[in-house]
Amino acid sequence: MPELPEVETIRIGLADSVLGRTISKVTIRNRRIVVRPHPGRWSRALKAQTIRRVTRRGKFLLFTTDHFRLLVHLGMTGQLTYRDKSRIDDPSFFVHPLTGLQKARQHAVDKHTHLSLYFTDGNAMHYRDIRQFGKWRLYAAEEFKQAKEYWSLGIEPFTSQYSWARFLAGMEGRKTRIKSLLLNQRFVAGLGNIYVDEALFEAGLHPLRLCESLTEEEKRKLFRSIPRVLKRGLKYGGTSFQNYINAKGEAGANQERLRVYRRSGEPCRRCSSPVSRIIVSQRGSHFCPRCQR
DNA sequence: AGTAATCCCTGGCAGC
DNA sequence: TGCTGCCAGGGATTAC
Repeated sequence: MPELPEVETIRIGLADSVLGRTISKVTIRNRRIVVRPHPGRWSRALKAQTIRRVTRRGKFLLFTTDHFRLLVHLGMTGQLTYRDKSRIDDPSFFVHPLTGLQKARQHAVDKHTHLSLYFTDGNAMHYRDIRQFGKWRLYAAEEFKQAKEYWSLGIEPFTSQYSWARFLAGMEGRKTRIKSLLLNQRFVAGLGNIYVDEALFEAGLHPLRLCESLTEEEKRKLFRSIPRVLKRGLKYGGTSFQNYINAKGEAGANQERLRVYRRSGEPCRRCSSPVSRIIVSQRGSHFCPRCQR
C-alpha cells in the first residue's frame, strides 16, 4: 500500500534522523525479505558505514553509504521507523496490535520486525512488515548498475523525466487496459492501486478503457491528473488504511480526501451516483460509472 | 513479445 | 466463543 506519496513521506521523516548516522550492526530476523546478498554478509558489509543520502525512486527507498547502496521496497505493509534510544521500552505500555507501535509512537521489536539497523549512537531503524511482501537488496556501489528492478523503472513524477513526450511514448502501441498500464512501474514509477483509481477519476476515464482508445485530450487529462493526486497525497502525509505510518509513527490523512478509492456504494463527490467496484488486473478498482466513461 | 493469471503472506471480518 | 474461508494487494514468476 505504500505508494509514492507514502514512501516520500517516510523518506523525508527518516532523512531527518538517519543521515550521517554510522551503522554498528544489522539484525536480520526473517530471511524471506532479504533478496541479496546472503543474510550473513550484511552486518560485515555495513558495519562502520555512514548513511550519506536517503533518496526515493518510484516506490523504492535508496540508502547510500560510503561504499554501498541499500535498496528497500516496502511491499504492501512495510513500515520503516526510527527509534530513539532515549525512549525506553516499558512492558506496561500498550502496543498497538496492527501498527506495533508503543505509546511513544515507536516500534518495539516484535514478530513482524524482520530487520533492524543499529547505529553507533545507540539509536536504530526498524523494519516491520506484516505480510512480508517487502524486499531488501544490498549492492556494493560498483554493482548497483546491475539493479534492474531499479533501472527499469519508468518516468518519475515531479521530475523533468515526467514529460508529455515521454508519457505519450510510453503509452504508444500498448494493447492493455489503462488501469493495468498505470500499475506497471515501467511506465510511470510510483503509482499503486489507490492513486491509479484516483487519477482515473480525476481524468474521467473508466479503468477498463483500452490505451489505444484514448483521445489526445483524454491522455492529456490523465497526464495532468497523475501528479495532482500524488501531490495531494503527499500534502496530507499519505493515505493510511491499516498499516501505513511514517518514519515517526504517525498515520496519514489523505484517506479522508480520496474521491473513489474504497468508497464503493458511497456517493460520487462530483455527481452523487454511487461509486462502483470491479476487478481489473486482479485489483479492486473503484470508479464513478457516470463520471468515468 | 506482450499480456494475463498465479502466488507469496497475515490479519480482519463475515458467517455459522 | 471459536472456527472456517475469503479478501486485501506489489510485483516476481509462470502460463498463454
